[in-house]
Amino acid sequence: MGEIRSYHTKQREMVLQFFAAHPDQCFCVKDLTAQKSILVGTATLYRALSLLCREGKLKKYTESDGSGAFYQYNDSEACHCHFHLKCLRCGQLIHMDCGFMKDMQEHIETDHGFLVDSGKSILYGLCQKCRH
Amino acid sequence: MGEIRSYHTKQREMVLQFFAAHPDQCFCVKDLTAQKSILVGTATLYRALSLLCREGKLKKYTESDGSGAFYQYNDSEACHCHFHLKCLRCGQLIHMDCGFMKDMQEHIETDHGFLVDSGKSILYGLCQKCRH
DNA sequence: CTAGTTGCAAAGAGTTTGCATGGCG
DNA sequence: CGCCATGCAAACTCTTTGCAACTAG
Repeated sequence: MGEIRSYHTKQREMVLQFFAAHPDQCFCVKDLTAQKSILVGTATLYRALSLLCREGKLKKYTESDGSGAFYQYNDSEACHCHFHLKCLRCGQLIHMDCGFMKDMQEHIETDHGFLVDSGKSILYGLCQKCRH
Repeated sequence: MGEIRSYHTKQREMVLQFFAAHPDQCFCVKDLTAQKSILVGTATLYRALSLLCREGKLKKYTESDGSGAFYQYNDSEACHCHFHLKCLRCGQLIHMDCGFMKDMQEHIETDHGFLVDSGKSILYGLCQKCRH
């Protein structure tokens, strides 16, 4: 892990605090600038998000249609070895920590020679609530 | 499937022909405009890509970092029920038609209540060649 | 004091849209 | 002939960058 030289600033603190307070939700930049608890210029916000992602404190996702990125708090180190399901309708992100997926990863590696990066792969579909 | 009213134009023909001639490759808009065999204005190109995707003749992907979309010929109807692996290094797209994935889909549906859309989900990672 | 940080505004990349002209059927 | 498509330019969205002032350590 390469060390990142950086100061501790109140702007980045505000951003991280907000994410920590909503660990189960994803936010796009627009959501964040609309927050009254985040008083940070847009450029600084982008720089903070980028830094926090590199530090592993946040996780960045991209919408399936490619229209913009969204970010979420990444508290567990376990996130490195689990998959994410994202509902196409309500946007909910589900963390799936399940042995079956480990098996799948192994299967793909041994039978198809492909090393799946679970942190960069998201399965899209419909959650329980939105299936009607 | 809703019918799409549209004329048969030589511009769309050029675009589709090009994709059909390179069924195993992905192209971004920049790639396409650089092709001498595709003489189409940028706006028309976007409109053609959008239409061809809606018709199911092309498939749209988005880079894992969210920086732009890419498109690929979608010849098999079977694509509706198989998964895609995309190499983060060389960009190769692998179609994975495998019973294991069907099982996975079923497992996620029954045990996690989530209906995975295989057409919209891509697993990212490293292919055999790029794992070194 | 020094090096990293901020905010603003400007610049970029990718994509969409308005509109007059042109082409398919 | 009617309706859809094209091409251009302008508009838009999202994100990055240059720069002078500022601040953490």
